[in-house]
Amino acid sequence: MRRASTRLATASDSVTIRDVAARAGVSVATVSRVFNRKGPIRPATYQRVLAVAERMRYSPHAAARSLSTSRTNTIGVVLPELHGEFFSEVIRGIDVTARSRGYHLIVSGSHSDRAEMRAVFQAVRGRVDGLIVMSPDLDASTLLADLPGGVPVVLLNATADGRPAITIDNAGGARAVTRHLIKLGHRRIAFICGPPKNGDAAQRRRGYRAAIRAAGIDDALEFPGNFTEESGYEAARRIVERSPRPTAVFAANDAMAIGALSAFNARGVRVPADIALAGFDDIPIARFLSPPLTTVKVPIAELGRRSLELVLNPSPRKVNEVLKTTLTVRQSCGSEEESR
Amino acid sequence: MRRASTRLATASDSVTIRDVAARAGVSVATVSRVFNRKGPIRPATYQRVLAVAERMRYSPHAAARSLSTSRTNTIGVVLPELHGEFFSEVIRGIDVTARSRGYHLIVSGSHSDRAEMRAVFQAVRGRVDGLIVMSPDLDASTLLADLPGGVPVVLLNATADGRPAITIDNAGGARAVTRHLIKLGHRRIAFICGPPKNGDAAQRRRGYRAAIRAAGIDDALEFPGNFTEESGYEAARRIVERSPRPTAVFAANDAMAIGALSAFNARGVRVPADIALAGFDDIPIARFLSPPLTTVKVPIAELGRRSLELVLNPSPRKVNEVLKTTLTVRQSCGSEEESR
DNA sequence: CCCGCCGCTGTAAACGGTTACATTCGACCG
DNA sequence: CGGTCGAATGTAACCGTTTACAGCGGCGGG
Repeated sequence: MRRASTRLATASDSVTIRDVAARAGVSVATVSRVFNRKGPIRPATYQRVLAVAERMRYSPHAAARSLSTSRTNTIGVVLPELHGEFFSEVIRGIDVTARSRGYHLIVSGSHSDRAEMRAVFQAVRGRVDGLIVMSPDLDASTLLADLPGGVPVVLLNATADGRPAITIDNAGGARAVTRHLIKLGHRRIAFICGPPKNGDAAQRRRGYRAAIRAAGIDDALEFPGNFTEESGYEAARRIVERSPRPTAVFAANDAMAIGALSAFNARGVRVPADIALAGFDDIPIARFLSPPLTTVKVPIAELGRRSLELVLNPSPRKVNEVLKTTLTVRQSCGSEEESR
Repeated sequence: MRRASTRLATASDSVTIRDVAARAGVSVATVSRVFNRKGPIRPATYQRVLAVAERMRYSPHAAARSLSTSRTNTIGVVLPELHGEFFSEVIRGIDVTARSRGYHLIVSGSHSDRAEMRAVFQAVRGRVDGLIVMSPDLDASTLLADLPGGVPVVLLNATADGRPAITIDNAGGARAVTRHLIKLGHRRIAFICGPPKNGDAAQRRRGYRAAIRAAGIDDALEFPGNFTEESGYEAARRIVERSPRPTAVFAANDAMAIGALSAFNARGVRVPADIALAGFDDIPIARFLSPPLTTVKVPIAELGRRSLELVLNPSPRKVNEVLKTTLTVRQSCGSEEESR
């Protein structure tokens, strides 16, 4: 169809398994077996085929292979967006394990609305062997209906009925930070929220509230935010104006903490001398901020690694794995003596 | 092979174009035409096929389609690594345009050595329609030999013989920053280098040196670095110890500038009061640092966008497109009066 | 000496689409 | 009213693999 019926090497045309077989004086089956290390092959034949293939610069056609084996050796990663260090780290975690397992990664971000997600799920058949889906903003179970059956799916930071999922201990981490601030003597602790419909954000707020209440502090000081630096900046602006001014701020993620830090500095409010600041995620640059940011370490790369492993061999056992978070104390909250 | 010869819908088995055709009472050709909007189809038929396909939850098998059309609607992105905001932004730029063009993205990072690259290039046949390669550390022309012919390739931040490439004006940007520092009165301007074999890094150093020399300053103060925050931190540590101490520091990228800023703060060296600091890239958080970082804006997302477009319709015309960089002055270098 | 078996290799049928070419069927025109 | 033409659809070859099954020597055992 695309090639003249007389099989003359059309120079630029790509070389197929048939070309290699002909040149090596064997059948296509033998060449296939050599490349897949299947079945018994006489060493001499093996070497010859390999040599010929090398010389002809043959490499197997992935799509043809997929069609025949119904395996693609690639897995799909769909994220709500690709912006920021958090997602960058997630992808990296998945990527390194994928490579070590011989898998490829097809990523796609910016899936805020349902229609987009649907389009993506339509395109998976014959393209990926499994899916890692991170969609904290949406009700996870509603979108599951859209994807074709038989595709293993692992949810990241979201749960849904029977689907395997990997989540992080958001509430526990948030409680730990808040308790840390309380232990330092703070009573007026502001919280910068994440996006309203974001599951992670909601759990972190839950942890914050629980710790606040357990300490007998009645009013939670919550400020809206949406996980971006800008929103953190804006929230901090409003926090400093508030009177009595909060003595500590806990941002629901590091990006917002960075924004807040920027706002504080711009207004001459010193951290931690004038106000304590904490974040969540422990993205790589957190320790390079000035002052280094006290935050909650979530094993981001590990998150990626585990999800890849789970999607490759879906275990019928534990369907929900929750990763521990750990409080990482640096200098942005000061120490006990210097807090009031 | 995988399915009993009697075509009985095995429930969980995926539905093929043949199943849809049978159910709709048409031939596979018609179904195919409906899905591809090819050829004349009677409206009634069109609707019926679509309805049946919808009801049966049919979606075309990507691999089969690729095999037949020899197009995958996927393009590959290979990066040296995935760490940090810079790469994150590049991917994002490519991703958004890819989606709008109906293309998928298969990414892979961590390709420092040649063998890894080779393995990747082996795997492209039948998997992608084109390749966007960013490999500043390696001699680009040497690795081109490895990939199969016929695959369009666009190089990012690297050039090689006849290959189309998109690069940024590194030298120009570096010259602009350095001149800016000189104009502010600085004479002892330190430069934190990038990785030794990195092309971008080399060009930035060239720009720095040119500006220094043009101003009649004879000795360039260069400190090693490798584009990581850590290396910037380390370099800054050595810079403050040097006497006479430099009055300004130009880091070859923002990540190192962040590291340097951290080191300065840890030692009580104030920026910009005690020392001026500038970076390169203008990654998103640069403006949220304290103080906001003066840097060189490179249109990262644009870089991704253009490369995607170029790989989709390779123009035989201009093979090397160089993107302008612009000096972005913030507060990390102070203003004229307060510098000495 | 014959037979069965085993190690190696070849033949050909899938996999699930696309599309060149053939076919059918009205409508329309001379 | 027969022929032509175009629109709508069907048939089947083909894309490049994998793999079940068949074939074919040679060898050892009975």
